[in-house]
Amino acid sequence: MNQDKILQSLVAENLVSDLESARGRLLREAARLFREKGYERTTVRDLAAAVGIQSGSLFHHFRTKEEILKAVMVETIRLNTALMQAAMNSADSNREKLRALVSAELESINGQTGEAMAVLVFEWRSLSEASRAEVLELRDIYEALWLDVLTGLKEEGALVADPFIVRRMLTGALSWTVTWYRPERGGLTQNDLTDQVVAMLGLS
Amino acid sequence: MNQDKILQSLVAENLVSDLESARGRLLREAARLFREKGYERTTVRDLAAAVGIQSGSLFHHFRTKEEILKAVMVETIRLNTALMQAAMNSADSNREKLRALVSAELESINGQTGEAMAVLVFEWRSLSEASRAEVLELRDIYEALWLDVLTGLKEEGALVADPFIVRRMLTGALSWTVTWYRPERGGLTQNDLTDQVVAMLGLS
DNA sequence: TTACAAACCAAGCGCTTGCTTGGTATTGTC
DNA sequence: GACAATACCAAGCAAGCGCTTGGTTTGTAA
Repeated sequence: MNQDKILQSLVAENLVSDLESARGRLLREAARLFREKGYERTTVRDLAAAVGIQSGSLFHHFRTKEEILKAVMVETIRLNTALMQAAMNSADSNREKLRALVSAELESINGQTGEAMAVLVFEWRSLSEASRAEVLELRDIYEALWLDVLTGLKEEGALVADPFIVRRMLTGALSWTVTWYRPERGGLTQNDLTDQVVAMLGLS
Repeated sequence: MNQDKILQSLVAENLVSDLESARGRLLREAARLFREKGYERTTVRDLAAAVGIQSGSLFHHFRTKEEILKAVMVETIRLNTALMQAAMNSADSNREKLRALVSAELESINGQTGEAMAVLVFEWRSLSEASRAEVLELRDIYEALWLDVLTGLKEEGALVADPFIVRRMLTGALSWTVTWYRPERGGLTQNDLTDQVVAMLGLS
């Protein structure tokens, strides 16, 4: 199952907005602006201008500005969880699964959903307590994928360190790539980067 | 030269504010609030209340709110650069130096200056273009320390991966610890964590 | 054509924000 | 004890913020 198919099925289930719809376009622009300027520095007037409507008209689609931020985050997690699930299913051994996860997460961070992923990393403090809990719940599903594989590797003896710690180090290292990795310039492909990460863990 | 001595000499040179002074207390409270709520969500009234003065009185010490953020960042980098310098000087081999750097950075992130370091990681987008350039310049000095050691290890053959990439992965992994590592609860000491990081790089 | 909902506009309200102002204590110095 | 300089207060201004309101246009289906 390729990436487009996964996206389409999520759209069909109403778990992710169609990029062609008004809502989808708004969320994409919101992710771009939130990443570029930060959530607080982005005004509802900025958001409206980015999609060519009046600021008041935003509130026909979302009740509050924060709801827009939450939607960006929730839909991004949903999409990436599904993508990771699929990437893992096409791998057999735990080693291969880990490589698939690293590769998929790098793709999430540096590919199409990159801007939204950056928002997820940097803007969670702007969520209300309630929204934060909701997002964290979704993230737990996502994290469980990682821990299953890392725990498996630990049991096989392929991994020495604690799976929880390794995952946390990886979270930091991988999400930080968003601040420096530019695949378009410089010879380092996403595959090379995946290799380096796997090698760093002594699992190549 | 111990940590207190280093701090004292920086204070004497007017590169870092005395924690006892009004300015120093304000910067510490600012770091706490900026980390807790984010720079944008922290108002000058919050800041003033935290040190027990009126909001207008802040502007006797700083010309703008942004200047407070910049001061938090600049002083933190200055202090930590000096601490890292010292930690490195008391190590002989490049392996030991790397361990000293990792240990010192973990201490920066999770010790006294932890709140300010988190601000440095998460709030740089709230700086004006000019301030950002100023902060980046200071950071370059700091980063040069790391690259010297990592390049040395590469030349010795102890490191396979690219020093720049390793440093960037480490930056992400180490600064991310601020979001999860709680030395006070749980058996993992800062030394244990340093061990795990060094081991992860195959340099233990 | 009619009916109705969804999508949007124009205007602006009420509040909070960073910062200014004019004046008053407090402190250090000779 | 005079006298600055420093540190602060009380009050409030102008601008920008998220969001609301009442009304108009657009799309859809009978």
